[in-house]
Amino acid sequence: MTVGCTIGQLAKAVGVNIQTVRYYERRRLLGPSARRPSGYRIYGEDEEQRLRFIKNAQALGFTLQEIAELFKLSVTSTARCGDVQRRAQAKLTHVEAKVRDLQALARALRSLIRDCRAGQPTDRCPILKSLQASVTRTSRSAQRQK
Amino acid sequence: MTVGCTIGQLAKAVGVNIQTVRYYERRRLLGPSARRPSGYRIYGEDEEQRLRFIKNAQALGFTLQEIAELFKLSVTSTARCGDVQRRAQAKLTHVEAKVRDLQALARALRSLIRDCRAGQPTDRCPILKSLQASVTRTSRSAQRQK
DNA sequence: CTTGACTCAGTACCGTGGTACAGGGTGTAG
DNA sequence: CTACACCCTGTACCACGGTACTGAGTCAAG
Repeated sequence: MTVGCTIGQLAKAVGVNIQTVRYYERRRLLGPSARRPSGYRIYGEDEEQRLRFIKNAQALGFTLQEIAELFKLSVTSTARCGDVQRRAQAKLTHVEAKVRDLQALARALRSLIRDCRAGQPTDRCPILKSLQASVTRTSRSAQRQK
Repeated sequence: MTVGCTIGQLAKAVGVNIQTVRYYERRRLLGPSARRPSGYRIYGEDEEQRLRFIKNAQALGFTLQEIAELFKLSVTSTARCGDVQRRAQAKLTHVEAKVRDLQALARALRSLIRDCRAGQPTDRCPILKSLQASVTRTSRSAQRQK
């Protein structure tokens, strides 16, 4: 079982560019389990899993740097699950804040679109007039037009 | 009022590197309202407002490219309000999609964190185990779009 | 044995979003 | 008038996450 596959087979199995696999190797994220005498990389089940891990973690918003740290945690025997949990929590907090901000922006856009009477020249368009102020809620002072 | 400030004063006021302001100028995002005879850039309230807008929009996950498009809405004098409305709607759709992606991401992170018993060694950590399995049942494009 | 697909190492290049010089000119306070 | 901080243009460089190209070697089918 698990005779081992080439880099091309691995890449295809996970849906990744071959160059990307080699790039991850340079980043010390994923190496072949062995090499053939010819130098060909050999990958097994573990490596495929690891590659999927990388892709999944990326989809969750982790950078390659952070993923490398996650790997370091799972290798270090002294590390506890709590370390991983904390990192995930930090990432979650960041994501939640981003969601709130985007929802505020969406609300602003929706109300602007609702107020807009199509057909007027842009210099009377209520969307444009309030575009800057709506997002820049930090500075209250400038409401004048140019 | 609005005597106009130099690039250094503008940068400091908004908390941005001077080089960054000039970079935005190259990207046609933000130009000085005028120049002194010596060539010194002069910025007013509007420009400061615009710079804050850029920073806020960036914090919301918009690329400089997208921010430029937002600005184009307010610059095109031939455009009609309906035009603007349509593009704002497109932007809103984009924002809403992003919100959904991030919410899915947050849900995934939350469920991972919830399942995690903080005292366990990392080789039993459910977060790490889940990352190895398939977490990808939700969005593909949480981070990298465009 | 040949052919074609695959792999190797090394290097260059891409877009994004900046940041850092270099070698000048300018503005102003003392 | 002289410092000294600031500004100018231009170009180079950085990290990130890849992607592409080159020229050579390898593998398996026919």
